[in-house]
Amino acid sequence: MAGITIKDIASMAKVSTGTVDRVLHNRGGVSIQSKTKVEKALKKLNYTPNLVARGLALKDSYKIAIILPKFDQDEYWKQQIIGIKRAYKEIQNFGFTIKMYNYDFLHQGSLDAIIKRLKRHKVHAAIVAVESDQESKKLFCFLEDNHVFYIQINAHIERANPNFLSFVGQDSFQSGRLAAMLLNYACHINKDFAILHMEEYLATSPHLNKKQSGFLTYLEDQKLKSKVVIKHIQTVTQRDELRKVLKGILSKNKKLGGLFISTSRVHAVGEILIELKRTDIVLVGFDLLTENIEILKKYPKMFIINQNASLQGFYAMQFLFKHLMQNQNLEKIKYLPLDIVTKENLINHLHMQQRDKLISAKI
Amino acid sequence: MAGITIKDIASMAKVSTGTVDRVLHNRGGVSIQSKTKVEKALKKLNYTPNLVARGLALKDSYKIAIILPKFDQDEYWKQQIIGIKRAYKEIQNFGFTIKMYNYDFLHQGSLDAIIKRLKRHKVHAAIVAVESDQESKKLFCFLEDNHVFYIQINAHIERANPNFLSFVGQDSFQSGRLAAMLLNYACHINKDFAILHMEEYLATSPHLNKKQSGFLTYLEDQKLKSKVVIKHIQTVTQRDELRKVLKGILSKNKKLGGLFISTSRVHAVGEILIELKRTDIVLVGFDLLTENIEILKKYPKMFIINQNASLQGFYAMQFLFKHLMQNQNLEKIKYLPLDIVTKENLINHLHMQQRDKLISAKI
DNA sequence: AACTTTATCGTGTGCGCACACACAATTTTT
DNA sequence: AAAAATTGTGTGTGCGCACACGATAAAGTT
Repeated sequence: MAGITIKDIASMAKVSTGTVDRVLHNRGGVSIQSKTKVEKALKKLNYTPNLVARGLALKDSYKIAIILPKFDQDEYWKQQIIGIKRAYKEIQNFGFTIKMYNYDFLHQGSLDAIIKRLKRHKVHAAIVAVESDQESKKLFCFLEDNHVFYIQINAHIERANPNFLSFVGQDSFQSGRLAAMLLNYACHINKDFAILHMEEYLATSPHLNKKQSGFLTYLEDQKLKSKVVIKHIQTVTQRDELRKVLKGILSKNKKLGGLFISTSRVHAVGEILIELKRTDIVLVGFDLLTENIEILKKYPKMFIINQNASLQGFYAMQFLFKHLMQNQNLEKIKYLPLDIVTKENLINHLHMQQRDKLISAKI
Repeated sequence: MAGITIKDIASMAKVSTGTVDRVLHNRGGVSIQSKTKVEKALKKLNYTPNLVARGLALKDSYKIAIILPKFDQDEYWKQQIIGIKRAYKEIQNFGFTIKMYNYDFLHQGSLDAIIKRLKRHKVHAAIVAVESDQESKKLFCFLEDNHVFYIQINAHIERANPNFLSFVGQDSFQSGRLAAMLLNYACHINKDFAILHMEEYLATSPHLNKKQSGFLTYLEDQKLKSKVVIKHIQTVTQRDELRKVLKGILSKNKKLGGLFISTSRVHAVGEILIELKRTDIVLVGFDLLTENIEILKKYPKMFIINQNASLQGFYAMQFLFKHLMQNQNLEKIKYLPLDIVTKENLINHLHMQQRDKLISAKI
């Protein structure tokens, strides 16, 4: 099955390996007769290129740009980079090189500077994480004009662009549904809920809205007559403020059974509920951050929906590899699996995180 | 960082590439002076071999034996093979070849025949799935004597063998704990449970026992005063028999809230409960088989703990690769993640299965 | 002194591919 | 008709590595 080389093709088609190569890569300069002969042989022997040899021959000929917001501190973006590097390690010997481009999330014109640098560096493909605004349009136009294929991560911006390959990201709607289901299963008597959006930047609100509508849709589908209180909290670092809000919700809603925190700030809520001795409330939040792991161990009934951010970067790189080197057709949308983490199965997920960290440290 | 080759090492140590190669592979025939010089250079430049080039140079020099029971029909074993093939596809160009060896689970002496074939074929490494009995001991001795490294999957047989690399498999105890937790969360009023072991072959009972003790341990830890009925059903294909058992359990235990089926036969239980109009009972079972997917969609409250059998084979192959080609130290035990699948997040897991099937079809 | 043996080390080749270059055959231009 | 441009093909090289083979020098043997 395997082991067919261009030599085999050449000898079957009675041409040289050079001609086979020209046909394979559409380099032109081949007569119609030779071309058809080669193509027949390719089909007959079911030729697939040896990627190992190709990678060796190519040697640093695929430059990939990674375009991310400049959030050095943020664990979420750190994990993206970990995943990207993990995939990169697997494919770097195949002739790939990556280059990071970080833009300032808040500073206008920051993306313009990136575009200038991209022009100089002549990249072949890109992984892009931008929000849907005026600036990003420029970037996509640039990529289009320069025939740079790209994968979007994090935010999916609809755009009829022939160079757009895939969106890799989380299914916010489904994760909201899942959260509602978990609360419904875990809350026995009190079936009223609250949704807390804890996020300082409004830019991420599309995600949060999708989570919210997923949550509400589930309750409707199940025909549950639950009351749902919805709050948006922008002052995420101020503990007192949060305590006040929580107290308010608890006192006004006597039948409250669960809280859905649509971001990764669930640990703050958990700590306050322990203070207030209201750990009867079931919690659902996102992301296996260090703080969330700690609270998950302590808090009686709590679920973390883990989006495994590192997988997002990992899949994005892997998709590029598949496209550039294997001519594989990619799914236009790739949703990450939604892992449900509790005290009981936490250890398995920690193992996987550990591995990621080890790998990224080595790079 | 990367891009250091043996040439660089050779020129820094002022020896030839041949000598560097001899040091790298402990081939001997190198003076102490040269060896230390080379080793210094290796450390200083932080050399890592280019696996792509190595794979090209090696060309079919790693023969790997896959030793599995002959269960062509069983979906579980099919998935193992899918995972193995998926990993194989990723590494086949690196000079690996695999060969399947299927033994008859029930037939005495079947493993002996395998050993004879292994002797002829001169394999370098193996992935082994055997139960702990007399026969398997012979196999392990053979592997040991012939310096064949091996990974165990499915069943972990303790053995002080220098050629044993890793066990890759499921954490049965934890999966039992997880099942108990799910039932505890999902059952609101009736906190009595039943455990059903539905399995014709007694050989797999060590797994089932571990699941059972994990289940019971959780209940103890939580100080729940639940009654737990335990039944072992060997006549798994006879629907009437099963109906009788279920009816018996239901009539005798009025406070029954959930059923834990320790195998993949949960679909049969679900169908009967629908017939009996007792879908108030919460179900927990294993494995995303086609039948289980169907019942999962229909049944009101049900969890599938998915062990992702294909991952088991996948990791096993990947471990061999890491060991043989990257000299990486392997974890002695690698547990698979326990995915919790419900109606709501089913779609994500189906995507992954789909991908696996596509890949395996191509091979 | 003329050998053989042994330890140590360098060189060369090929893995399969991409690509540059050389050269021949053919067509177009002068 | 000769010169120039174009097209079609074959050959050669290198990517980094593993490994066979041969070369060299030192040590041992007759």
